[in-house]
Amino acid sequence: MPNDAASAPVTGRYDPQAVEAKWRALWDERRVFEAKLDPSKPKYYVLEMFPYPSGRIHIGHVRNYAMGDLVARYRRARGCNVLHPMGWDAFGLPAENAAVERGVHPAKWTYENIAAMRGQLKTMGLSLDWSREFATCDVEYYAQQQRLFTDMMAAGLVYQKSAMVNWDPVDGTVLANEQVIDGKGWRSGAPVERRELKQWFCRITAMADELLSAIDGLEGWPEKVRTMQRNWIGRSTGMTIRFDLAPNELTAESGFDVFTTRHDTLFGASFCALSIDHPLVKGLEGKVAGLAEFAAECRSVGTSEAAIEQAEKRGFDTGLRVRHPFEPERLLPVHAANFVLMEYGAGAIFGCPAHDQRDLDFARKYGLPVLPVVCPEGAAPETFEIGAEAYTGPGRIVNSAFLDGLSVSEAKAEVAKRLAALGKGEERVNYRLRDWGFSRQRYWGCPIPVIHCEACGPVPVPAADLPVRLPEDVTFDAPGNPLDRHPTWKHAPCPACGAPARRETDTMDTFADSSWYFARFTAPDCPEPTDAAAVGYWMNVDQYIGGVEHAILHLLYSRFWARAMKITGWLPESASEPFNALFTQGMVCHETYRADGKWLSPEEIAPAPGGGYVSKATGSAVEVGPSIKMSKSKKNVVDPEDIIARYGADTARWFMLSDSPPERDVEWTTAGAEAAARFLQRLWRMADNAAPGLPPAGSPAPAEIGPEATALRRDTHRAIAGVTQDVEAFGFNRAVARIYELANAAGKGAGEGPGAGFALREALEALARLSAPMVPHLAEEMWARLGHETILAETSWPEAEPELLKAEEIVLPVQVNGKRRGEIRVAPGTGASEIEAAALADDAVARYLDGATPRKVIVVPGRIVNVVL
RNA sequence: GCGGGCGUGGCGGAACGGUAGACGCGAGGGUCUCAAACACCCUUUCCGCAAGGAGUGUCGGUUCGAGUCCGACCGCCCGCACCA
Repeated sequence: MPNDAASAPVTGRYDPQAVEAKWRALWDERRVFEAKLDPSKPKYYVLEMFPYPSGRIHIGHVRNYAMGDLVARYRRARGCNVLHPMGWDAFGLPAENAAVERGVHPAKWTYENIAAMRGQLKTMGLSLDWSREFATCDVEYYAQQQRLFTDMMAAGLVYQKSAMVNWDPVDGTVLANEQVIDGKGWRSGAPVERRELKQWFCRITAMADELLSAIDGLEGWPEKVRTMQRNWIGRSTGMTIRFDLAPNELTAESGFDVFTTRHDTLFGASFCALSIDHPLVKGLEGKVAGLAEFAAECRSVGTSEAAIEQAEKRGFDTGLRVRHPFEPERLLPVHAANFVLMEYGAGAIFGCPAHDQRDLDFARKYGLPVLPVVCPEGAAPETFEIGAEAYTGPGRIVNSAFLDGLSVSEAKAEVAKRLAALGKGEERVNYRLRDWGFSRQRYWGCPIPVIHCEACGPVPVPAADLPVRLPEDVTFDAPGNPLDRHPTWKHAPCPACGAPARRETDTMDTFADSSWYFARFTAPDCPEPTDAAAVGYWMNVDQYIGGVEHAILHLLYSRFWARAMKITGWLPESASEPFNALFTQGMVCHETYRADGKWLSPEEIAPAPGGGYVSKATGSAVEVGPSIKMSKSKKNVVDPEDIIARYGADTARWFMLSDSPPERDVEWTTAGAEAAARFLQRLWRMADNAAPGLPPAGSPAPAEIGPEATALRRDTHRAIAGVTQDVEAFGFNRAVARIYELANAAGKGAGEGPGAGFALREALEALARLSAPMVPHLAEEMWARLGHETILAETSWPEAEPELLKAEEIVLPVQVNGKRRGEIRVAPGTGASEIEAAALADDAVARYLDGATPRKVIVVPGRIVNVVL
């Protein structure tokens, strides 16, 4: 580029608003991003987790979609047939809350929000196929979901049962276990109550083993998410053991089962403990004085993390005694205990205090025997004692009759064998995972397509009668479920016998909606849930991108649902794991500001003369807090709409991809946004200034290219190779850095020698093409300014020329004893002995060598020389 | 408690076991301007005028060579959690 100021024309500034709108209109008009099934091309399905239509996009969406769009545009340029759809996760409670608070119908509220957010998203210039857009509250969508439900019901994958459920008293609905965080509702934050209700469940536990083992094959998923899913499923192998009750007056039961993973320690048992919710305990409540009070007291202690940590292990001796399975004459006390969970295992345990810390705490408190039965290697069995800490390590079995001398695992096998022979126990695999309770007593969800008949029981609504539409005339002026209150809606004849019957008024958990939308995108207008050809071609999702907060719930449910759809014939076997690769992006954070005891938004502060900030309203000094996740309560939010209006979409996108690795949190700063905007201006100005002096677009390489031009060409091709590699590896911040480097190199120009214009054009074109997936509008504008009539979104990705990736001369650092002392310059391909000689001849090295002969010289070709003295 | 991850300049962060700090922010200096804005150029890990030295949480190990690998510890973050 000509450096002298005189030849640089005075030009206007790049105007993002006008330019961005222009290119978006052109992409739309030419339907560049509409995906067509085309078996002759390799397909690539990029999906970002679809948004909830809250009404406004937030900066986290911008980051998520900037990444997804980068991947989509890159793959398109690489010749893939890209599917990149967008939709709305549109059912859910906020719409009903809006109805209650503002008297607006949930549908109206939702669709207006969708319209607003669609408008905002469109200004981002994403390469989305909007022709496939749908919302999960569209009857066309939930009708198909009802079809899936009835098929799953027929396949035994959903069922109804009466169960203790997590009841959110604020939202007035049931929550799945997964939606209870620290004993509180995930949405309302209210302490969850326990209630017994008849509920619909998905039989996800039937697939627990498969869902667990298949995690090994999810190589494109973050290890963190895989681990979280493994832990959530929580497989443990152990056995159930039957304990017989000694004769008593209290119960007619003959005994109970416990679950254990430490049956090797059975001889160390000194008590049994039952959950306060165990049927046996409940049966005793009226008969054993004080038991009911004890149970009530335990229930009143919250299930929050803090409460659990502080709650001491408490028990209540029921007076019952059980016989030890191997030593019937030995009687163990049976306690009701607050630390035994009814939901896990058998709701009952045997306590071996010597080898379980909880049992030990309990035994010490209630004066129960502590008998060591596992002796660590090297300790003497006669003197080995348990103090304040249980021993949970390996060792030899002692004090255990026929088990003495065995290892822990040998003892387990022996106990299992003998108990099985006695009919008192069997090996069992236990999971932490429970069946997915997905009934919700809400209006704004997918109606469960079932009719309850006195005679026939729950009958699925036949496919021909679907959909079961949500009634529109509902009221939100009373608590509870509007569907249940509706005067007529729930009355329907039984599909089986025709008798008057009652519609199910529960709706599905909204996680059902998001469990298969990715499959629906492949054929959104299909009159059945899926189209075999479309799912066959487009599935799986090649790259899924979203927040790590969905690492368990959404992703586990989707994995289950995909298998259910395979079983019911709506997905091929190959789509059982629907997401080939998953990327979880970090959050967007911002500093917090506080003055006069109130949180202030970034717009409410101004820089203070002496540094720091003051409140615009009051002039008070602002206390700057750490950068944390943007939240309305802390007011540390920036509105993407404002950012885009001010700087343009490309700036917001570029900044979201810069600096921080995509999986890590990124801090939004005004300085960073301005720097991004400045750089984009600079890119455009470089193209604009240089364009008139360049050889025409498409000119062949000149016969002679001088050294300066060649140097720039090397930079260009190194950038092409580097950006390609970084984009493939999700190193978007590194890719951005390489584009800066190339811009810096191009800014220095290619001199005036032969081939300078060619090299500069090549560099500028590379800048446009490499940055196109990140800042598509600006890139198109540069491309056009450089004289191209084609559309960059339809242009292929640049290829690096291998010849130009090879350095002309290599600078090799020379170390002496591992410390860098000098450097030598050699031609590529110089032999090791020649390099060694050059290194030893180097002045600095010679100084350290001081005439001595080195013990060893290590030459790593192309890398380094190390002289060892 | 269990599981996973991470500790690098003033800041965000780069670095196939091979020149630590790419790139950006911030800061300092300069050019242009009547002045400013914009833009451009230079400097910027620390100590030192310099030569030089030190340096990737701490301690040790492996290696010709360690931010990177191994062990122990310290600190921070995330997930799960009375799971038998």
